[in-house]
Amino acid sequence: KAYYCFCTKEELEARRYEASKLGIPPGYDGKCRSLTKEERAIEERAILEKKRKPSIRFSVPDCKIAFSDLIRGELEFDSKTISDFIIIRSDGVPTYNFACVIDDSLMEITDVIRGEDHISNTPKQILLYQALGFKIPQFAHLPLIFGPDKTPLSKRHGAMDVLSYRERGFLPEAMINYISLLGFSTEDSKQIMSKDELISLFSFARVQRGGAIFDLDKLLWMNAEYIKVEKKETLLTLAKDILGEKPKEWQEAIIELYRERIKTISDLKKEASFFLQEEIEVDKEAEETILKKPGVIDNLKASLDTLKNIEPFTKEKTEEALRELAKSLNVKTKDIFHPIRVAVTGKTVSPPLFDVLSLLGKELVLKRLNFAIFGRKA
RNA sequence: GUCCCCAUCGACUAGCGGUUAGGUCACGGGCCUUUCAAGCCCGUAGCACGGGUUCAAAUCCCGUUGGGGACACCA
Repeated sequence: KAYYCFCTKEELEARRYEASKLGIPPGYDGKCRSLTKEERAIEERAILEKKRKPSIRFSVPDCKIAFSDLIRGELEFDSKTISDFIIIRSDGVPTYNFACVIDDSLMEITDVIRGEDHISNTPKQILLYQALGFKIPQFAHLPLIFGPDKTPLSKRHGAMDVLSYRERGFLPEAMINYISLLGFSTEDSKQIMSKDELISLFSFARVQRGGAIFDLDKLLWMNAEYIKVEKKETLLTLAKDILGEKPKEWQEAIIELYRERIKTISDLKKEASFFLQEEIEVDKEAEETILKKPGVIDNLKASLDTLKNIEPFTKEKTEEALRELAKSLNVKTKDIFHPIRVAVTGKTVSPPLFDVLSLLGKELVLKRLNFAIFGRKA
């Protein structure tokens, strides 16, 4: 059922190259399958002289190989399309297909569930199971996952190993949920499902047969959904490198402020940067469109004076005082609020202003206000 | 080149002979609102093509096209 092959890697490559020129499939040509006694003797002598080491090939019989795939149904292959493949390399190490069959049999594997790219390995492995007298397991071939250009996911797409998704701030539950939905769905197309739910709902009959394109946008959305409902403590742990050594209560407040407006934990780093660093840089455009408008400086001065006297510096107190200020100056609240936001966060967008003020603390708020009005020296 | 798998909105998909072809992401519009999100409401958008079978086809069959996979002394 198997035989020694004396061909060298170089010879095979050369012959493969010749064959490809003639449009013949690149498989093994079967040269060593039917060597005469004399030819074999010559080759064996060469081995003894250590000029060559043989490999062992499986002698593929002429037959049809059929099996039932749990996802794709009945599949049939003609062994003519399979050339005699190597089972033991010349260095004595078994190849994947051979090792795989033996290992799985020894481990009494009943169901082989793997990627679609293995589908053409299956007939080879079945032949080996039969030759070895082993029980053939059930096979299920899952569809592949592609990048946006329909080529297999790779570094080119910014695809990373699973660990780096965690580093980027994706929750494991979201990751599992999203990947599960690539090629699988429930009858009602339910989206958010826990691992247990996924397991109980799974069936091979509902697995898609075509490959799926990995969509980062949807993963991002799903991760955001998980962040919205995740326990505070978990989020705190995940964000500890970003939030640093600040008091726990303060950190929790930050988390709550951002949990509905970030898609990954690492978003916190840039979104909340003005909370995390002493010095801020005012966005150029924000400065132009908000701070440089006429009258803004006066409003800021008035705001500064108002805020100076607020004690305690709470969300409610600051809001109340600034709304009153707007009223007494007879301006729209946003003409007061927007400039303060820019002065204090450096950006035109932020979480609700009064949450920001109270969390930033009076000292920092006044300092940044001063800076916006008078410049750094003041 | 040969063999194999696959085919519904831009993406993930529901559908398994009779549906106004449904949901989710994304996108567009609106509401809410101190900005941004979130939330809520509405909308744009799809059965690759050609033949059959049938009273009736997204659904079954056959081609075509398109996409993918595999053909190693890699796993």
